[in-house]
Amino acid sequence: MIPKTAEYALRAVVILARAPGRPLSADALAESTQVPRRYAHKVLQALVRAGLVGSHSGPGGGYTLLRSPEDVSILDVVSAIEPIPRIRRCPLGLKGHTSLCPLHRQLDDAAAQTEKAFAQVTLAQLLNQSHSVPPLCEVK
Amino acid sequence: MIPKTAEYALRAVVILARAPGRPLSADALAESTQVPRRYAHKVLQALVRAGLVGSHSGPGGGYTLLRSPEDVSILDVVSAIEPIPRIRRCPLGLKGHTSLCPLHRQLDDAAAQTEKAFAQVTLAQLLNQSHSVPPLCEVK
DNA sequence: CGCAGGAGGACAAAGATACTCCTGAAATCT
DNA sequence: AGATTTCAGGAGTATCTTTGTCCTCCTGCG
Repeated sequence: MIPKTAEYALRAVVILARAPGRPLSADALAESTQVPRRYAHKVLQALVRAGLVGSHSGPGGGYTLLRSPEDVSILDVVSAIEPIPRIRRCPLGLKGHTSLCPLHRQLDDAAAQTEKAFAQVTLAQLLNQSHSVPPLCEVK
Repeated sequence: MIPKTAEYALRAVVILARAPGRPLSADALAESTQVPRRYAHKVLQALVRAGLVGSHSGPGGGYTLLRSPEDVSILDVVSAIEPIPRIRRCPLGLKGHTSLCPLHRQLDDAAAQTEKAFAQVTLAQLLNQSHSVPPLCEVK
């Protein structure tokens, strides 16, 4: 559904949101998110480029969430990694009306729907639902 | 969003639905759906295995839609190629509650949403919307 | 200064997906 | 039967994503 990389990014950001202020190293994040060590680096770098998280070298350094959890939606994170592909023109390249044909309209509507669903959920909301199950299933 | 192969399958099935009774060859379908010739064949074979379309060799043969357009949903076609991946257990493999954590609950909800959207639209509906734009954008 | 903990970038291997080619088999027509 | 049309299936290629390895550079601390 969404690329693995986006999943990984979401996990990382959730973990970061739970450790406000305190920087977490890529290796630490890789462990708690169960993402392959070196791949975690890559994912985090993408998040840095997108301006969602900040990085700092040296002892005591690591990654931190730059924006407040209320201001970060699932869509923000997913889009930072890879935007949800929308269908704007006819993929067949057929010239025609400005609007999509029924098939591609449906496909794009589905994309729009998930985009909207992702835009409506913030990190803060994910954390606040902890009364049921904590953010990343870490229940013994 | 959905794999390219699924897109191709949808195009093929739409074209087939517009040519009731009359079999269409893989090459003909490849052309009108703008799918690479050889690859179209592979996609069609998958649809045959799924029982959605039937095939017939020899001159005048080709592929035909087996079920009536009212009985085939977008989901049927997509699932024949590759089912929409649902999240049933915690992907981290962490043992815990029976329910998903908030993050994965959201992700799976989105999947469920598109699954539902795809299940509600039939081929017949796509064809009937032709008053606006014909099924595959073929407007000059 | 020098060291250790950290990020960052350049490859390369493994896997999945998309695509091609080649050869065989079935059905139809003459 | 033989030729032609069209499906069936497997092997091979290309490309992308995911993952792994190595080396460099930055930064805080003693």
